[in-house]
Amino acid sequence: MTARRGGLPTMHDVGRLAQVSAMTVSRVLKNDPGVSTATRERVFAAVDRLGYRRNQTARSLRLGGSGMIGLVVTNLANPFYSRLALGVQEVATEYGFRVLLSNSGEQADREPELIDGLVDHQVEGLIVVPAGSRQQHLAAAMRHVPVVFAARPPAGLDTDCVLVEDFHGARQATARLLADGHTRVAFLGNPPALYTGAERLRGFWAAHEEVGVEPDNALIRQGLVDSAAAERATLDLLEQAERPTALFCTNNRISQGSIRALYKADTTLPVAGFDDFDLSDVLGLPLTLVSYDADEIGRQAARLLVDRLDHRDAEPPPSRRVTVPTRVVRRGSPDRG
Amino acid sequence: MTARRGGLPTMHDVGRLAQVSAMTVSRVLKNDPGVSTATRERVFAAVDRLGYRRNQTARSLRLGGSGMIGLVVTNLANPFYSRLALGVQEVATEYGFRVLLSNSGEQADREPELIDGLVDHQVEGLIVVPAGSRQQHLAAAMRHVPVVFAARPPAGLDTDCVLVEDFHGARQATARLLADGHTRVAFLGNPPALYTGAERLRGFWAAHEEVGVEPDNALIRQGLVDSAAAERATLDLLEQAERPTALFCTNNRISQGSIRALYKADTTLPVAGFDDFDLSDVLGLPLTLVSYDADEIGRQAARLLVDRLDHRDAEPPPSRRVTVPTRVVRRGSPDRG
DNA sequence: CTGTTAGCGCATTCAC
DNA sequence: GTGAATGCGCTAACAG
Repeated sequence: MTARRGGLPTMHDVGRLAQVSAMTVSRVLKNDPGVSTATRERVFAAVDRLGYRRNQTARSLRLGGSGMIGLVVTNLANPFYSRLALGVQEVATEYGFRVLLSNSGEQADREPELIDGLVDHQVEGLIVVPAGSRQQHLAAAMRHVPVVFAARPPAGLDTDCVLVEDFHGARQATARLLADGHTRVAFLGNPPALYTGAERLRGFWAAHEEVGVEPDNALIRQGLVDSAAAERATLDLLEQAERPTALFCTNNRISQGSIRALYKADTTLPVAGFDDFDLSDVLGLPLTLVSYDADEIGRQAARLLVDRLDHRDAEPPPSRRVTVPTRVVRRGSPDRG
Repeated sequence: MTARRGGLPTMHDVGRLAQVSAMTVSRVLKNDPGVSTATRERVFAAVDRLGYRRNQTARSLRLGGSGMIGLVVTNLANPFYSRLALGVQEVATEYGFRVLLSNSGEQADREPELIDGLVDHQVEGLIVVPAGSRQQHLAAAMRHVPVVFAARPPAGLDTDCVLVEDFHGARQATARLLADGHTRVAFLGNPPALYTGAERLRGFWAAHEEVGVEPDNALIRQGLVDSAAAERATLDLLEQAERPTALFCTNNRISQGSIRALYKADTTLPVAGFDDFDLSDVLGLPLTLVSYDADEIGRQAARLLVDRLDHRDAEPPPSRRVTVPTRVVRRGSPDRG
């Protein structure tokens, strides 16, 4: 029963059946008041009979504007980004846009073709979590459509972006550990080339400076790309002569890797980390997590984009930077609260 | 610097700059051999200068076929579905398709408009995780494009689908608990109206019959829609006079809710459940999980769809049903392996 | 109230 | 090798 390519009914088909011109069908479908009730009903009947649907591709061509926005995330398998995507979805739908989704897999070299492909498909705007620091392709895309950066800032491009309080959150969580009396806090971080990596290290460092504790470089491990790397790094730290007495992890995967390492080593250490995650409260481990609403990053990014699209003919406003707040939560307190 | 609507260069613009007709530009861009090297170079130069990109909307209209497939999932925030989406992405990209994503939020009544919208956008095919059992709108969509069902089967529609071994997996995991000597296994399930809910209960039941144990109806709780509901149901079970000695949960969220309840009640019970999840191995709780590759469901669904699209002009093959295998894994064994 | 004309940007077909 | 005409499905602008 599946229609073959090209077999779809057109407005002319509907018109023929309803004994009117295609133009009248068009009017009926757009709820144009200037159509008699009788014809209107005949048209609707024909539409139903044929299962007719307006061809959005043709409309886009005619009207200009595809009704789509493009979203590029680095890793949809990470709950952080799937929630971000969900937030984008939510607002996009609200404003009548569809979302064309791409996943760069954190491979910066694949990103340009993904972006180009989305532009080819006439997306009216883009929301991008940039995978790398080379961003000329994004500058090129900005010649065509507005681009909003999410989770990571643009490098030298003048455009909107939505970030979390990376520095502040990291500083605050680290400060909690220090306030608890720790002086040997290990830092387990993602690649420092990433904005979030750098900012969160900065926050970690600042917290130390504020209380006059010198971070021990032997306890700083960066460039951890996944949970397994974090697990190895943590096990390594635990084998050192001078062990850390607490850990700070820069994201959910790293926290999870560290926790796995502690479990395997049958050790308990206080862990602080960026990103909350499922079951963090039932691990029986004192956790200090920087929590925030990942959906909200997507929502805000979509709002910034939609706002720009709504004012396309006006003078474009200066680029804006929105920050999604973080808050530090304590999880897995010994009293099983 | 962002282009205003309608300001994008066309083939004519490129042609004018390169002093050729639009037709020649078209030829160059499709690598048609019948163009002299000199003009070819002029055209490419003009393309670069203008930042020209072919308008995929116009191409779609002309060529028939948008190069997009639609994907509708019920809950992108659930890692299960975001991984499924990732699998779809992967295969779609491989075959040159883009993915137009929608999230039904498990609201069956929103699904029809989402589907219609995707069809309007001329998606060449659809992959759907149906939210409800009313599926006439999907039958309607099938008049336009092929539809592949994922994770849940079609109800009375003749079309491809990809499922996991719901019955088998549930039976096998339950059998493990029974083999361990349990005779009072509680069942914590999602709504039985959902295919997965019904099948997994069937598997649970079958495992009991096979060893001649009568399931206790007082231990069966269905209709749990989220983690919080599962937590409450579990706490309730624990307060019964005749407690269960083990739990079977029909999905990841339910398992997590049950685990949270056990944690709060400071109790340890063996838990079996469908779906593996992060950190399942470090909970210090004996878990028996039905594990499978969620990405693979998406990949297979995309392959079935692409295959149909590749043979649109031939006689459509009969509908196929693919099953993604499950395997039972033990997690959180006492020896911390 | 309804129909005709024209063109969105591109590629197929046919000329030269 | 290259260009001109034509139409994909739809709708704004103009008839009538």
